[in-house]
Order: sequence, then structure tokens, then C-alpha cells
Amino acid sequence: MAKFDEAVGPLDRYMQVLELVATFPGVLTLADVSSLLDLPKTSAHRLLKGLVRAGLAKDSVGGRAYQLGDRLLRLLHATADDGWIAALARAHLQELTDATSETCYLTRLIGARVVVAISISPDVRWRSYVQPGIEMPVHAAATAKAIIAYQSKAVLAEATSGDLPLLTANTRNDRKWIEQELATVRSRGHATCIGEIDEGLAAIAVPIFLSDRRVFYALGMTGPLQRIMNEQLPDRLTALRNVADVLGKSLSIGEKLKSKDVAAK
Amino acid sequence: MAKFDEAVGPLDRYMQVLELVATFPGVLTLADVSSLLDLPKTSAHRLLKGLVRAGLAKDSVGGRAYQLGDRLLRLLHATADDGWIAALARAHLQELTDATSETCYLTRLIGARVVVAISISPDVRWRSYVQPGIEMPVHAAATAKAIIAYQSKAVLAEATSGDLPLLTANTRNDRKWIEQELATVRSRGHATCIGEIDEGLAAIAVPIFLSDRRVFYALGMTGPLQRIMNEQLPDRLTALRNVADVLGKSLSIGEKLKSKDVAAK
DNA sequence: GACTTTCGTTCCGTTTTCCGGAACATTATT
DNA sequence: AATAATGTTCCGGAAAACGGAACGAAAGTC
Repeated sequence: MAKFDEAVGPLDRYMQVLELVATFPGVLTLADVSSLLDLPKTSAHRLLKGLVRAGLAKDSVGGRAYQLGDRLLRLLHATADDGWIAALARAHLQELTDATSETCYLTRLIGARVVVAISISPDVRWRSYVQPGIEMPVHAAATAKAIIAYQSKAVLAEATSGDLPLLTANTRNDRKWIEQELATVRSRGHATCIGEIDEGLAAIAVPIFLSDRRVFYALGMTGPLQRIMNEQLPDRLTALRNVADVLGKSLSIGEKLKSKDVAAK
Repeated sequence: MAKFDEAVGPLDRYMQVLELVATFPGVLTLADVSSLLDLPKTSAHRLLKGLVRAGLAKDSVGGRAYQLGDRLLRLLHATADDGWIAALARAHLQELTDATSETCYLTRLIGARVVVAISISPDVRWRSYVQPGIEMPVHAAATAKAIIAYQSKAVLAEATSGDLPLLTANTRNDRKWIEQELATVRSRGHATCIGEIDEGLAAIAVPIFLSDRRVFYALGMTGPLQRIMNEQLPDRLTALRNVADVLGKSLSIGEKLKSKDVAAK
């Protein structure tokens, strides 16, 4: 069994201190940390101040106690709320929803799963809800297809490794069909879901390309089958494509990098 | 303006990488991190693996992408849910509530504020709610008095530095009175709140002493004034005291340390 | 299926930082 | 006022982090 204060990596000692601070926020003194972790107080002091400098902890009660810092909390919110991405996309999604009276949403790739980041529902009676945070079935959802179609083989393999349930009579889960469906997505530039999740519901989706042509996000629109799969379809796809292009430019990691570089000079 | 990749502390580079991982969970490759942070790929590699070893990040899609690790999520939940403390105390609080049919709750000191950690309400019509997470007024709440009475002057000063609103006709906020009230708490071992927050509500509370006599937590019971301030009071205080002693032993940092030491040998 | 490119990993000498004992400064306690 | 405890700075020896170069392992290409 590993000794408690044996660090398993360069960060481990910091993390042990931070865990202590998290467990007893705002009440632990330097001496406590020192004795609990069996560290020389000099080292405990250095570690604590290191955490404070990095924004992971902060002084409390005039430097005689420590609590979790803002940076750590920001880190949590970054994943939970999708941070700046949500802020960027929300206005665009609202516009799309207002123009079409259908539910529009943004999904993102996390690992090999596709989850809903933001969703805006129209203010009409007959609408479908898309719950932020839920995972989209890779073999059925339009937004999932739109993203997975542009991923590496490794991601595709992992995404289709589990059970792929047949949700309706229209759902297909044979790997051969999926590959072909994804090829179709790539060739025509958008994905569809025609009653593959719910009998009467359809969805269309387009991938959002970053500047290096990679795809982490997709934009989707869903509603009753006959309201989606009709003569308005081409116009709506164009609208989605336009928004996706705008978002692609903003979301692009390349752009983000560039702004950082400019700021650095 | 500070250059982006200029580390302000030993942890800063790690944090920058971690923030990137948090923003694009499960999709960033080593090469991305390297180019975005303008690091040699060797360094990016070392930093990422360091994060993984420390449990702050973890491999995704077979080591070709990274996402937030379990340790970080545990850390963030530790403060939000009160972790093991909540698990420990909940059963005891339930017993107290069942026996008395009053709302019982555990509060904790965070910095110089006292907040509700867990609260159990009885299953009767006429009950008072205590919302977990809310802050207790230091000059009025029984649990707050029970904790603040045993803090250092620095904490007391910070706790009473802001506005202390007069919530009812019974509330007092002159510093002189507060000091005297806290002295009373210390001498008789429990705190009361007699209509100082809501006209008809009273509360009693006892501090939970850790093995080194410090106080971070308090146990409280609240209900309509006439149901609290009657001949049952002594028995209920005894019941609270007993539970507080049990929890004190379990919560004690000393105990926690000891168990770690045992595990280490 | 062989080739090319890209990505992730290991190696290792140099450099930088960390480590923690001792002394110092600063606040509570008697 | 004296004493004890806590937080902070100093600094030489020790131990890492650092990153260029070279090496394996995939993905994409023909």
C-alpha cells in the first residue's frame, strides 16, 4: 500500500493539499496542513502559496486559512456550461428557432460521445424537447451522424463499440449500414434522422467545421416528420449551413490561438 | 500584458493545459495542446501525462485525446456536496428528526461564514424549512452562534464586519451584545435563537468539537417557538449534545489523520 | 499493400526549480 | 510584558523539469 504522502507525480503533493482545502474550506491553517500531510511547515507553506498563485486556492480570513480559488470553479463551469461556446451560439440558435419555429440545438463531441450543449425550443404547442446534457445515439441522431462522419477510425470504433439499440422500426444498427450512412453524410454535407429515434420525429443536422476542417460540433433542427421533410428542407439546410459557417469561424481553435498570439505581442 | 505561456507559478503551465482540456473535453490531441500553448511537443506530452498521473485528466479514445479526470471531479464535488461529512451526519440527523418531529440540520464554517450543509425536515404539516447552502446570519442564528463562539478573534471580526440586519424585533446587532451572547454560548455549551430570524420560530444548537477542541460544525434544531422553548428543551439539548459528540469523534481531523497513518503502515 | 506523413513516445545532457532545515517576523495567549 | 505559537524568508544541496533529437506507431495516400 502506498504511503499517503508519497507523491505519484509532480502534481500529487499539490493535489493532496488541495483536497484537504476542499474538504475543510476556509478553516485549515498552515499548521493543520503541515501536520495532516506530515510535511515540514516550510513545504506546506510553499505548496499552499503555490496553489494560491495558480488561482486554485485563495486566502481566507486574512491569510490564516485557505479555500478553493476561482480558477478551479471556473474550470468546473467550463465543462458544465460549455462556457464561451454557449454564449456564442445561443443568439444564433435563437434566430434559427424564431425563423423556423422548430427546435434548434448545438451538440458537441466529448470523447467518442455526442452530447447536447444548447437547445432552443420554439414557443409553439407542438414541439419536441431536446434536453441539454443528454447523449445522442450515434447510429440514429442527425447531429451525432454529422459529427461522427468526420472523426478518425479510432473514434468511430469506440463510438459504435457499445450497444446500439433499435429505438424504432426505422432504426438500423448494422455497422455496414452505418458506414454507408456516414459516407452519405460526408458526400452531401448534412445528416438526417427520419423517425429513427421517435416514430413521428425527424431531424436534420450539419457539421461545424473548424479552420483545420475538423468537426467537434454540429447544428441540428428537429420537429414532426411532415414539418421537416417537405419542400422547405433545402432552405432550412441552407440556413443551418450559414450559421454553421459563422460558428465555425468563431469556434475555431485556430482563431482562438491567433487572438492569443496577438495578445502576447 | 502578460504573455500567455508565461507561467506565474509552478502549477500554472499545468493549469493552462487543464483549462484547454476542460474547454474541449475528449477531442484535443497532444499536437493541439502543443500548438495552442506554443509548447514543444515533448513538454506538452510531459504536462499531459503529469495531469493524467495526478488524476486531473484522463485518456480518452485510446490515449489520443484527453478529458477531465475523476480526481478533479471529486474535488469539485467535495465542496458542493460536503462529501463524506454529509454521508456521516445524515443518518444521525434523520434519527433526531424522527425522534423530535422538528427540522434538524448541520451547519459548517466556511471562511468566516456559516452555511447549511444538510437539513432534514420532519414529515408533519407545520414545519420550517432550512435550505442547504444558504448562509446563516451570524448574529441571529443558533448554529452560527454555536460555531462563531469558538473561533479566533480574526474570524469573529470578519464575520461581524458586514451589515448585520435586524430581521425581527428580537434581533440585536450591537457588537457588545454579540460578544456577551457568544460568551453565554461558551459557558452553557449551547446556543439559542428565540424569534431572532422569524417572529414565531426558535432554534437551539450545539457546537461539534473536534478532538483538538476546535469547532467547524454545529448541529441545530428549529421549529415554532412554543414547540421548542418548553419543558422538552433539556432533553432535546441532551440528544443534540450526544449526537454532536459522536459526530465530533467521526469528523475529527485527528481521527482522519490517524486512519491515514494506519493505512500507511 | 508499400509509401509518406503525421502523431505519440523515449532518451538524455543541461538547466532550472524544488526541497526543507534554520533563523526571522508576526500574531495570539498568559 | 513575557511566552508560545504561527506565518514567512533565506539559502545550499538535491532532484526535478526542460526540450532537442531520435525512435516507434498510426493515419492517410497512391
